[in-house]
Amino acid sequence: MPELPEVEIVKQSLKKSIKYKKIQKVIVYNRNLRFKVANNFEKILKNEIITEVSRFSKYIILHFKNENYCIIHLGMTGTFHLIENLKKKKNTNLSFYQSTTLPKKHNHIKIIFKNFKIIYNDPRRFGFFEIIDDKKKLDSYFQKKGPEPLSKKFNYKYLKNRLSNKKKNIKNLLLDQNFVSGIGNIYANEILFYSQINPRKSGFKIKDAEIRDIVKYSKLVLKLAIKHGGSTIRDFKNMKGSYGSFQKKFKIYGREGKNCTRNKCDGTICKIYQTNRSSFFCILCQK
DNA sequence: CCGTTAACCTGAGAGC
DNA sequence: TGCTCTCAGGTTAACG
Repeated sequence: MPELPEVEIVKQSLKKSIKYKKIQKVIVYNRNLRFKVANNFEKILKNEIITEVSRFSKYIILHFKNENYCIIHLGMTGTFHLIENLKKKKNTNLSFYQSTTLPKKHNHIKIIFKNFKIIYNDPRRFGFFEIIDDKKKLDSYFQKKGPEPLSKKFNYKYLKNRLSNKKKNIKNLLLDQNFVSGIGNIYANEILFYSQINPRKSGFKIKDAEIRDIVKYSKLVLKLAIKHGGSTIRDFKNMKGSYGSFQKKFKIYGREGKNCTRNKCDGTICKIYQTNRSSFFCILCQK
């Protein structure tokens, strides 16, 4: 589910509701997420004040007053739900999947504040919560990752340098979080469509003008997706609301067999698999 | 160093 | 109605 734009949307709504708030109590119903939730997780968070909610790549970071940090990853299916204690206005949702009711299954963590609580739901349990106990460890955690596509570090010079010796195809390079951090399968496909590059093309074969396009369109597509509230793919028929709408703007993802959406292009969109991930591209205009 | 594969999980949807 | 199969927005350990 969540690539950089979706995580950014979740971060924004989390921030709005929990920044400067004090955690009263934490309940962990299931510790078996991607990494086991620490046994002292509840104890560490209890009575802590959240001083900031930030994001790097697909990670959300809660900052606490005592200089502890909590790194959160949503995996494929992690969502947060805000439940207010008010009688009139309950079940307000702050998740990426908009819902009017809380799912019954797979609620793993509950964080209780004075007038509301947030619940972490994750059917596949690929997400995780990890406590980091000082700033240096936090920094080194992210230093190993590639630059954020929206940051200034992700520029022509960086890409030119890194691509020159890469035999690997550009699609898998964009998905490699140590190469660039935050792009997932949907946006990798979209970025390559905008840049008119075949996903099978080797890194070292990418031309200078194409490198500039990848930089340009990575930023453009991700920003546009954030503007539209991210993408909601699965159609939750029983749930109301429509937080993410960028799926309506997809140019290439999930459009196999259809005509190319590029102006004046007569190509057909085809689907292939690269390292078990689906790739979509136009056979005519992506060279 | 490189690239590939399987593994971690559940649920939706297709096909029979 | 139900079985079996494939696929899904992500990451990473293990292998050759």
